[in-house]
Amino acid sequence: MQTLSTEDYLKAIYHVSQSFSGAVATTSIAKQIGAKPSSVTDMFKKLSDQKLVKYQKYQGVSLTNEGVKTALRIIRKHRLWESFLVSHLNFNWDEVHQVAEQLEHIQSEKLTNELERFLNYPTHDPHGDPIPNRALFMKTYHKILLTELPVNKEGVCIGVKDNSSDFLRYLDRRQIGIGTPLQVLHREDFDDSLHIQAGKSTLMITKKTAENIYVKP
Amino acid sequence: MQTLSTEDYLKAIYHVSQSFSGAVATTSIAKQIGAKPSSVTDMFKKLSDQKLVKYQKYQGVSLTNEGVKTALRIIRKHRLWESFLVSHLNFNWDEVHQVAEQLEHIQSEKLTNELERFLNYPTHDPHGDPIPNRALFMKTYHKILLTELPVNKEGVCIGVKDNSSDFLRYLDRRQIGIGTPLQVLHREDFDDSLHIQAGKSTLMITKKTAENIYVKP
DNA sequence: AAAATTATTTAGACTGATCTAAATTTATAA
DNA sequence: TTATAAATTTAGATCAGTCTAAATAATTTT
Repeated sequence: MQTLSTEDYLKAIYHVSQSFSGAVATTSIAKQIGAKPSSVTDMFKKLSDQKLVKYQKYQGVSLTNEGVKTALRIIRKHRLWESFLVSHLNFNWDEVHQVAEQLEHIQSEKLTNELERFLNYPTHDPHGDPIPNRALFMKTYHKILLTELPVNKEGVCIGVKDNSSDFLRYLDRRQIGIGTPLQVLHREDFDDSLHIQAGKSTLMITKKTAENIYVKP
Repeated sequence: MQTLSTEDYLKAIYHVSQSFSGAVATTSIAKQIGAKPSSVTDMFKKLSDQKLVKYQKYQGVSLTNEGVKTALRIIRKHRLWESFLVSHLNFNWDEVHQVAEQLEHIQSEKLTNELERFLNYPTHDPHGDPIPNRALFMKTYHKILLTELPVNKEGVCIGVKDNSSDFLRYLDRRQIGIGTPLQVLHREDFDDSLHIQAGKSTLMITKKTAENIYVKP
């Protein structure tokens, strides 16, 4: 069994390795975890001893199969708990993360699997991220950024890139959430802002906003 | 905020101080926590620095008001989670303890209070122990051991003293649970065994069993 | 009341996770 | 391609929580 800390590192490595190809750098994990690079190096060695990552001095790390599995088990728990908090405990999608960070470390296979059953085997969490099933397989659907959606083509909001409370609350105020139909009406060449149709209302959003919203065409 | 470990100690001190009056001895906590007495002494000092216990060398500890509050907050979470596991996640009453030991440390007032609401403000957990409410007040009803129930007087099983899996599973097999009506039909002077009516069936139990079952007359 | 036993504390060490400061390697730019 | 900058690692320290072994205090027994 892992410690809290090794679980956090494995998850961080997984997430960083998803967004960039190649080995994961010490500094990127230091930023993600909020630790100093020297601490990260220490942990890389420990994880390497446990055969959870491949590590070569100065060359960063990559997860082994076992490392990926462990990361996915944590992500599975995290996303199931987030779903539970939103669907049954009146949490908003911007409030769940902090609590799920704690709940994801609870060790009990029975708990995880029963929670999944109780939630009726959800495939995606409240942010639109896929939930690994019992076999750690997850259904990812093809997603693009709203900036990449051609003008006048219809799409549906299926997630966000930036998970900060600020951004999520901003979207709430604009009535944009998972499942909201989105359509780009006009792209302003001058400042790259977008006029969009979101559900029943039309509104203007900046480029920065648009590139943090995932859409299924 | 407390660490995992200080929370465990506070809870242990609370429980021990409930069953014995006076200050709580180092050894009793060592046994409860599964640590060496020297470690317990160290922790007593730390808790004392934080004003969570009163501690005098060689004289044991007692919880301060703040210490009691902290202990009750943990017990509240523990018992709410146990209730949730049994009522919604198909756990048996002998399986919940280990998982609840982890869940009780999750820090989120909103989570605790919403869980309580979701469970419809339960007053007792699956073992019959009272759940402190938001104000940390708990309803204890008058309870006696089955050994103290007069012959032929009716009572209801409302809890157990021994929470070991072995004992709980034994009760399950005998179809005794929270809410089961119990009545002592005959007390055998020779070995103190009891013939009892438990729900619709009559059966024989030993003195040891009877003194681990709480009854409301 | 002294001796023996038990309980408790102290001293010193270890582990895991972190840090700072210094050294080293790799990458970048002049 | 050498100098500079950035990234990474090492060395050594700290902190929380634990341990063992030894010392001390309290309790019980004779």
